Amino acid sequence: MTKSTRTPSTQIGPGVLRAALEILDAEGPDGFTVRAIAERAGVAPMAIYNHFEGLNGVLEALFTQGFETLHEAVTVHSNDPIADFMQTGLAYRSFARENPGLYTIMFLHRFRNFEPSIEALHVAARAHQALVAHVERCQKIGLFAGAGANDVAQVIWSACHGYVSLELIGINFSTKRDETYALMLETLRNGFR
Amino acid sequence: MTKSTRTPSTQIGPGVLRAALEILDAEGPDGFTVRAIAERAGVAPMAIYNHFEGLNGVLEALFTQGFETLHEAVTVHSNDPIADFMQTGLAYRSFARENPGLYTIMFLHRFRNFEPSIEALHVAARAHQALVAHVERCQKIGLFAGAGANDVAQVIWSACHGYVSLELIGINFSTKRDETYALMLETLRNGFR
DNA sequence: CCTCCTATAGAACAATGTTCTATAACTGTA
DNA sequence: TACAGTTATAGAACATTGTTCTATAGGAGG
Repeated sequence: MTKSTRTPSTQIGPGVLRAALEILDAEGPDGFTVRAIAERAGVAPMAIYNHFEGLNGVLEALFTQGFETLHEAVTVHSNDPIADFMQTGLAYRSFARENPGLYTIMFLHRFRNFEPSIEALHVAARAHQALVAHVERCQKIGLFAGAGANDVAQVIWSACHGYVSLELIGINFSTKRDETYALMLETLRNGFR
Repeated sequence: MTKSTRTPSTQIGPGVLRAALEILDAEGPDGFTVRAIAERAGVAPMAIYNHFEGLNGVLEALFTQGFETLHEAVTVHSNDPIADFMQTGLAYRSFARENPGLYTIMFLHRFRNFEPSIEALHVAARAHQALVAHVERCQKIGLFAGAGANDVAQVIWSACHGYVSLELIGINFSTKRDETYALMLETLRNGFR
């Protein structure tokens, strides 16, 4: 499987990101090494320094990609804001379960020397804004009254994130996980005055 | 600050754990190295292998200590179950903010090659049981009806964990953090039918 | 005071992120 | 087609990491 021919420039970036994500999905942070990623992508280790700013550059790219993907996942828009709320909650959990590698970078692990840049955090903020917009549409029909949309969105996001993160790291004591998650969404829907 | 005299056996274990926690609180996972811990504790690096099973042994001990401390923190018991519920929620957040190092080991980082043992997970489960007991007391006076106490406790724990974890890792878009957390607790209190 | 236990210093190893160098493979242009 | 510039590659090299091993010496108990 070792390639001796060189890889075209345009394919190195995407290939590295894909390989890094595959490793993270399969092995978690432990397997996430420069040499392993390069081998999986079929490129030289140096490619990670020429095309990204080292491992941190790869992490930055995946962090951003993660919040962009999450943003898309929670972007549903029908004529029923309440149905959209439930749908968005379910989509959030699906995103986390289907993209454990991205979710790990975004929330579940502090990689050595890595801090997301201001730009990356801005992408995260825009994903949050999508939730805020959902809440505002719900508030127009009387739901989630009595609090700012931004704070309501933070509460909802917190609950969803808490549930799926405990699930992903293996500390979840509910036996009926799907039902309990739905119970949480319904509780949030009902709980705001 | 380098000690050339040897440290009494009985003081090595506690000293290593204290030093490890101080480093984790101050520098996060990046500073958590065998040599740094040993230096801070004033012992030889080998002590970490003689008194614990390497770094994983230290992590295991702190993981357990974390859930024991959390268990104590959420153990409040008055004659008012609803007040206890709110108090427990606030205590959970206080624990996380005052013990970021422990919270990191418990929830926010996957340390290399570390998986908590069955016994350690059992300690975590007992902390969860304390929450379940709270919920059961509330259910006796009519709150949190319509769902199993175990699942209700999981929902509440998820929300609290989600909020404080997003807060600790710096992805929290609420400006009034105390108020928003209180809002979340009230929403949970009101939301179950 | 002697003996045993064990904390210590230090070397050593593999694996890690990172940098540097020389070479060779591709790309575009004359 | 042939040449020149770009850049992907291999490989060595370095510091830092977890971990193991060995020899030494400090301290406690008989």
